[in-house]
Amino acid sequence: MKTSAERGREVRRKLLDAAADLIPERGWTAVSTRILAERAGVAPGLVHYHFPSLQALLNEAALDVIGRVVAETGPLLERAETLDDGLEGMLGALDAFTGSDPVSVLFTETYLAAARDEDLRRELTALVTRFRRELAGWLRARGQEAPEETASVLAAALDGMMLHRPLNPELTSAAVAPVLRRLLTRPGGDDRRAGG
Amino acid sequence: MKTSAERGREVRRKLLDAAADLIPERGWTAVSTRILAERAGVAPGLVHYHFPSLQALLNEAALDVIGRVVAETGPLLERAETLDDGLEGMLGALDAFTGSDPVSVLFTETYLAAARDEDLRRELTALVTRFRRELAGWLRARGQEAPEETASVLAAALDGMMLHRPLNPELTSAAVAPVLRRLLTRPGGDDRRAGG
DNA sequence: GATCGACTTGGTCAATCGTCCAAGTAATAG
DNA sequence: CTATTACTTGGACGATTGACCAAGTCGATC
Repeated sequence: MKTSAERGREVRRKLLDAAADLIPERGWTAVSTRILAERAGVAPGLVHYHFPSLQALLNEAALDVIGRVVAETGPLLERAETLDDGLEGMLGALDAFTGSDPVSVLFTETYLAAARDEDLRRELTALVTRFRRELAGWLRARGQEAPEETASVLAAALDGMMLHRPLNPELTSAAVAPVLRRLLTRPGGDDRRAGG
Repeated sequence: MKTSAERGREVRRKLLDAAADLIPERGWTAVSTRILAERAGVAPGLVHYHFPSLQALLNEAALDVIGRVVAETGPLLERAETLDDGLEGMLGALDAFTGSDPVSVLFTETYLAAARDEDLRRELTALVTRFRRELAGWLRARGQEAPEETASVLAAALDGMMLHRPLNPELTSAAVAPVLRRLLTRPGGDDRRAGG
């Protein structure tokens, strides 16, 4: 038999999970309390018991998912020895995101919602900054020229690819890998393959 | 004295302009017929007289704006002699888009809406494909290696920058220009400045 | 067994939603 | 002057919205 508190946490979690499904499915501003409760399999009134507002629920759900993806990237990078290996690894991870899958769309929906919600923007900026810093540190440790600027461009390019993929069948990892590899260079080095 | 037809076209135009304002402002799914009519300064019933549905109005408004931006890019590229000059020009044009301005947000909102509307997706794909082809043709004419793939990555990177700019103050044209310039190379050439 | 507090239920509230339409205006064609 | 046509008005329709709440359930504590 579960305690009330345990069941409460479970309901909270179910609502957050349902939100993570529904935001990509219907769009941020089209997720309603009732649809949310129905998807989570709980009563409608629970939304405003566990969360101060619908917006607060959506913010927490989105930041949860994005935070999890960011947290997974660090270890993935550390496993790679060279710049080329790291790029390979990131593109491999990107293959899981077709641009139409829920996580890709959730990312973009959250970027947009952040333009209209100051709290969300502040927390999202913190997550994106952490990702960029990790990437820049990894690049610098491997001799990459202008690591901060390269990390900024690389992070933007990866999200841009998620945005374009559903509209551009040519945008496969295999096709873009040779192009993105040109971004990776070492100071003074003339070779375009910096990872060797 | 204006004819009925002239006034009708004017109302249609006012509705499309109001939609182009409101989609970025409130989000695609949060634009309502009444808000739209109020912003356009016309009666609510006119929305469904001039358009079959609210969605059709939003689609047309968004594709109008995006089509206009795409149409402006061709001439801008043609003016540039070298690869470096062209990149410079594109980054200059990108400076008009802070990522928070209405046009930037409208782009992203439309990408997302296209994931949920087949008609919109088809027409948006056509526009993006045209932009990519123009860019690829321009790159090829100036000796760029793998022009199609480079154009795909460049187009995605530019949209990605629009997405990241509000969250990343370091993402200025000046900071990213040297990094993006690495993307431009000629076959067999070892120099990273291909435009000279 | 009584009391407490956390959690849940099912519903109300005013406001807004997309769509549709009957009636009205006014410029044009016969 | 009389249709005819295009455009406009203001409101009606049922459905849905975010927020809120009184009443009820139930395990934990004394």
